[in-house]
Amino acid sequence: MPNEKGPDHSRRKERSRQAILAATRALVAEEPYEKVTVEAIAARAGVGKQTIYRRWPSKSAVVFAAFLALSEGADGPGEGADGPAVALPDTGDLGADLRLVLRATAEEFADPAFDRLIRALTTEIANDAVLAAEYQEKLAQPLEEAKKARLRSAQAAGQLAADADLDLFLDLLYAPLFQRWLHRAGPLTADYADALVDAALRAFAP
Amino acid sequence: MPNEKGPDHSRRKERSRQAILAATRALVAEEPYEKVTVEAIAARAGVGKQTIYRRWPSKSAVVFAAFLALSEGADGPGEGADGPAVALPDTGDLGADLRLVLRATAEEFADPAFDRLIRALTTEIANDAVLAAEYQEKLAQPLEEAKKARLRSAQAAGQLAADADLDLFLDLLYAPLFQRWLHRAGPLTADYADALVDAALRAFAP
Amino acid sequence: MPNEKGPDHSRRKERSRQAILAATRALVAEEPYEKVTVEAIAARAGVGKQTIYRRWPSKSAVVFAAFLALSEGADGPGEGADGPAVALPDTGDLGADLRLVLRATAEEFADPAFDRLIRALTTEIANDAVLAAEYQEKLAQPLEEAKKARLRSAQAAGQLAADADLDLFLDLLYAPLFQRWLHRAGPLTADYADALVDAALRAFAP
Amino acid sequence: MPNEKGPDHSRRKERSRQAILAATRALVAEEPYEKVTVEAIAARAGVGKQTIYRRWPSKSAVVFAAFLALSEGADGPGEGADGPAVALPDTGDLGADLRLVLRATAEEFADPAFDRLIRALTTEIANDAVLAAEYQEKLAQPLEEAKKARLRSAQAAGQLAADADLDLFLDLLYAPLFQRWLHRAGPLTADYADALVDAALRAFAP
DNA sequence: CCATAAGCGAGACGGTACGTCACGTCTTAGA
DNA sequence: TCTAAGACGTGACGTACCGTCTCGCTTATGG
Repeated sequence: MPNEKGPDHSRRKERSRQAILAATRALVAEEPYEKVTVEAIAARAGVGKQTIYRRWPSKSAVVFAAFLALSEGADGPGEGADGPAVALPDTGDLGADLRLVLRATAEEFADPAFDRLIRALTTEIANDAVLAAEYQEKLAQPLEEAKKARLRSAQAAGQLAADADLDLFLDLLYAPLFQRWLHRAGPLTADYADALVDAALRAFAP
Repeated sequence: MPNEKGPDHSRRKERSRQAILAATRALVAEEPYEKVTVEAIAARAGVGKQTIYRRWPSKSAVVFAAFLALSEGADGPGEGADGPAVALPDTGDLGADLRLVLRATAEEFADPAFDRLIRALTTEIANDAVLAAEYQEKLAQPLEEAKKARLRSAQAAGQLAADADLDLFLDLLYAPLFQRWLHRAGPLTADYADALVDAALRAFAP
Repeated sequence: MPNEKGPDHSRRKERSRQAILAATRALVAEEPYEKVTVEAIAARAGVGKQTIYRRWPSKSAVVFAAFLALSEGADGPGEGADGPAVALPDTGDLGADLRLVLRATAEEFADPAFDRLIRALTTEIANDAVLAAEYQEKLAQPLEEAKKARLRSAQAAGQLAADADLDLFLDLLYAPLFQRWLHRAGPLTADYADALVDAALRAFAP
Repeated sequence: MPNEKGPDHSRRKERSRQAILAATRALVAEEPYEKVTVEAIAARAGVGKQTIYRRWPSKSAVVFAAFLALSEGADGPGEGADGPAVALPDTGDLGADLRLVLRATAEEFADPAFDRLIRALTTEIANDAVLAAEYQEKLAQPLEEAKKARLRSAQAAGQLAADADLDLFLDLLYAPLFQRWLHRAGPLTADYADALVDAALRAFAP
């Protein structure tokens, strides 16, 4: 019982939906963001503007959906809602694992295409409380939860204080990287990543 | 010898400049940012659009200048370029001083007018590398320097590790607050501020 | 042998056809013409747009058909193609009969609903040569023929010149009324109708 | 005291105004009317759409203005408001003069460019009472007056009944030609023009 | 007396043009 | 000389309909 009313145009719907999101990602990744107009997206997707406006209320929402779809993997309809089960490496050495992950994050931000995409997303989220809430719920929290799972494992292994505030730990770890990237306040080096990991671990040592 | 060339139209210039910046601040503080147009600024300032474009290349630059002027105090022409000598309290108790400052910062962000202003600024900076550099030079670095002065005093008093990376310390302290505010990821409470101070101090204990 | 292929769905066909034409007439009569869209007609008729496009190539054609059906009376399919036998009154006094008819025509134009309908029809005909031809054949010529029958009777009675050009006579009679109405050049009074009759009769007196 | 408020941008204004009207005339004359869009006019005139909408409320009004400007000759600003003094030929032979004029009118309608232009104008006027009134005042009445001047001269010469209703005479003369053209009811031949003149003269013989 | 296939309502689709808004430039009158 | 005022060319906005298409349901026989 997938549809509740009206005929099921899901095939066409799905095709155009994917075309729109792919076009959005492509444009955001390769053009300066002010050139990413709804008209350009429609043209690139081979779609009428109305087809975009029928589904999303604003360019922000499209950009957000484009990013969301990316994170959800294949994201076909009827897919599992519990997500693609992100998980951090767990070699038993928390410091090493975190260094690996944080270095990878730093490198990701260095990719110009990804930089443009995430910068666009950040801009839209910063100026739209509704999108911000959806971002927290659909993207940030699941990811945080995966990270906290790794931290709990470290707590059990006695590598973190038993009463450590894991949310705070993650903030200490990631926020400085994010801010440095957003404000272009300095290079996102492996050294910086390592220093962050070390400091966070010191702050919450057992 | 206040003006260097031509007749003395500097009074009118300065008056209109101030009117433009004040109008920009007022609009940014009270309207949703997409309604802050150059035309609205010009109308509010009682100024022709061209007078704005003659001085700044884009709306971003005006918004930035408006914020910059705010931080520079009265910012009359010919004022001291070395700034208004920001300084953090120094009671001798680093933890107490930092808690005070960080709680104040958190409260500042809670003011809707300031929220809109700094959000606009952040948006413009995030998408314009030139503005970002100017922001670093004119606003961020002086402020960081003032904060680091206080930290060096703490180092001398043996309240921080002698080899502590002060930039990193400040990142740990401020970035989580900034990120939480920008993404509306949680409330900016005094408790959160205190927890940040405690964690940072633990990470760089002597 | 009413239908040539497939099962006979003529009842549904006929019902929807009538619904479309009725909806078109209703809309044209009560709305400004630019609001008469194919979508509005379909909605009002409780019909899909495709059902309209399956039968007529354009809105013009629908409007024309709606008017045509009106003139053909009940216009069920298979009806007599020779029409409903329009006939002008023939009291023996040509002047009196024409005054009666022309005054009635003038009054018809004064009805706002009829005004809108005929104005829409005129607009479509004026800009579409195919419709114009169909209009001449299906509506104008039969009516002209009925009028000419009355005129021939008058000729036989010696009330019109034996060699009078009856088409021209009718043009003199009706075209000024039509033009005055179309251009809103003046009121369509009984006096004006009478003056037209008198002038035409003088021009073709025996 | 030409302008009442604000600076006088009349040079640019006038240049763009002329460009718009010329482009409109060109497009209407050479394209099917549904392709004459405001965007096409703007593009052809090398003008922004807004410049059109700033001056006229709708396409109808632009088309009308384009036609009006044509009739007013050079129509520079500040020109004589009493018009270009249209006058009919007056050889003393009313019948001959009218035949000449009516034949010329018939030929004019046969020119495809003029046909399209006047058909567009007629369509717009037929569906807009405001334009219709302006048409009567600015175009129809001055022309009628010129024609009536010639008829009064004929009355004085005893070629028309002294008490003839000259408006009615003109309606008899021109309306049949107009209607035949508008409805494409028949060819606009010289013979038809002559027949109209003869009939009208018979109707209003002295 | 169903089985079936044509026709139907609904409405999404790729488009075009609409009329509006703000951009950044240009022009003018006047202080 | 520089300003305020504001018109200009440009281009994106979000909306309305166009005419086409695809769905699943209705319906009236013909097997």
